[in-house]
Amino acid sequence: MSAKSREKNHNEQPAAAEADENLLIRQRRSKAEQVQELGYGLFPNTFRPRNQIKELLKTHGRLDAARLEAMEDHKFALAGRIMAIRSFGKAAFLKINDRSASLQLHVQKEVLSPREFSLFKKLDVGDIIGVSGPLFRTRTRELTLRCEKLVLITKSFRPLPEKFHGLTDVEQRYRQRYLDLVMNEQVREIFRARSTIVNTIRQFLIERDFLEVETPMMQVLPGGAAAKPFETYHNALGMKLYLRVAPELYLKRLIVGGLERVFELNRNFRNEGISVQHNPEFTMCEFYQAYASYEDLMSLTEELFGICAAAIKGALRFEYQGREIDVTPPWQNTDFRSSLLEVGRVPPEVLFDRERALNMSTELGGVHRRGDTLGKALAKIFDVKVEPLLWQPTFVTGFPRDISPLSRTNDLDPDIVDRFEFFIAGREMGNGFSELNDPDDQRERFAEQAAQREAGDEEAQFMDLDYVRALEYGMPPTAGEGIGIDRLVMLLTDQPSIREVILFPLLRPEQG
RNA sequence: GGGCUGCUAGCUCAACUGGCAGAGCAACGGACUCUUAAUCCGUAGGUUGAAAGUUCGAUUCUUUCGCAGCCCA
Repeated sequence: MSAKSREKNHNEQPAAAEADENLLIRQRRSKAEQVQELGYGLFPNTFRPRNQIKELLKTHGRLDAARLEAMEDHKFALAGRIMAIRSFGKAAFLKINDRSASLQLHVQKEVLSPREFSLFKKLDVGDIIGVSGPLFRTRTRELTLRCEKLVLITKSFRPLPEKFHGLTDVEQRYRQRYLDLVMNEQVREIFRARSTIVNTIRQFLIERDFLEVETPMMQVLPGGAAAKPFETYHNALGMKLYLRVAPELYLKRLIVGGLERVFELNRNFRNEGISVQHNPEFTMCEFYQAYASYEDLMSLTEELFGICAAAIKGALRFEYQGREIDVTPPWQNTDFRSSLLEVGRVPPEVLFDRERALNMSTELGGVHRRGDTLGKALAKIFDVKVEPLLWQPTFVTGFPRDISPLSRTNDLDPDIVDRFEFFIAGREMGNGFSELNDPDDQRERFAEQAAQREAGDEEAQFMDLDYVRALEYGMPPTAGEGIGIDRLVMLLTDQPSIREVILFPLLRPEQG
């Protein structure tokens, strides 16, 4: 089967499901035929807009009626989707959207050729058209383009949602994101902001001499984070592969290789539940800097978040879900254990007593196996009792060694590592640490992880002997960090759910 | 995984305690050359998410299932 016919088959599925098409679609198809009878194509690819609406608003948005009239011979050519038609028989006002903004058009019988006016009469809201003509101001002073030429560029067979309420059904918005984007300017704005944030971060790192790299998303050994991986299969090689849960171990191999400063900004995949904070595929920015410590990255993080906030909000203080956030440095800074005591009000005797900690964690809903460590229990307690209360930007340091198998052991306290996580609006936004570069220590940590995996912990990490071998060649002291991009976008666009900042969040297939 | 809520026309929503399934917008026909959710007159549009049950009768009650949202885990 050729690619074309496969594609066709695929397209036929939804069409077949509605063999007797509804009235609105039949009407549009019949109008389309009438357009063709006038000699127009339905999908010509010849019109080239010379202007963008936003640019016209910028250059002409402040000119008064008289100034515009004096510029009658300045003609503009726009393309866009018809969002509204207010018709008066021999004249009409339309609203069209292009990617930049929306503009009102004025269509008049006496201005267009008879054939073009007949075409206009057969247009529907949702059709994409090309127009050209001068700008003028209506009696209500609205900047409007007088249509001297009009062409249909793309026929729309399906009716758009209602103009006033638009599309609000959450399920349909996610399933048919294209419609959501057509109808909801705020949604378009979120994804523009997302792009700005990603670009800002990329530029920030490149300015600091980080090299952008791409490492495998399909891995033989998934590593770099405590998470259940997705499995897949390579037919020709006959082997199981995993989608990565993190790029970490590959990026540090590049530090061994002498690249010294690297970053990767792309997707990770974790086989876990879905919530307002979790999507199975999500975007991380991980970066690694040789000759730096986790403390250096804490300052870098404050700076980066400030720049992102300025880029989107124009300020370091802004509201998230009705409460103020202030990302002005220096951020609050606390220690893992003291945050449990002071923020989480956890009784002190729990902190060093594995049994008590496991009991408390279980009471809070944690699910534990017999071999689980004190650190693991405390981490669960932290998630429930502390994390939701960390509203203002807060660094937490002093994490237990046994839940940080890739972090450098602290020089003074062997039970903790040189690591921080940071939290804003009650959510973990990122995680960084001084990297463990002692290969023997790393081998030991992997062995502990492997033992936990043996004991049934599906999130424990695999032994990665090549990674240990890389460390044996020598990795300079390095600090690394991962920032959850989706959550950062949520924060800066004031969105309560991660699905609002992911174009196509994962959903079960629609059926029935 | 558990709890709660929702699913009715293309979209946004009604329909009391079980009694003929409705409105607005969109659409179609007509009038209308400065509208802003244009206005006016008229018309059409439904497998009430799916299946089963109770009932003379189910959008409404019950069960199972599907999808989604929120909360908890």
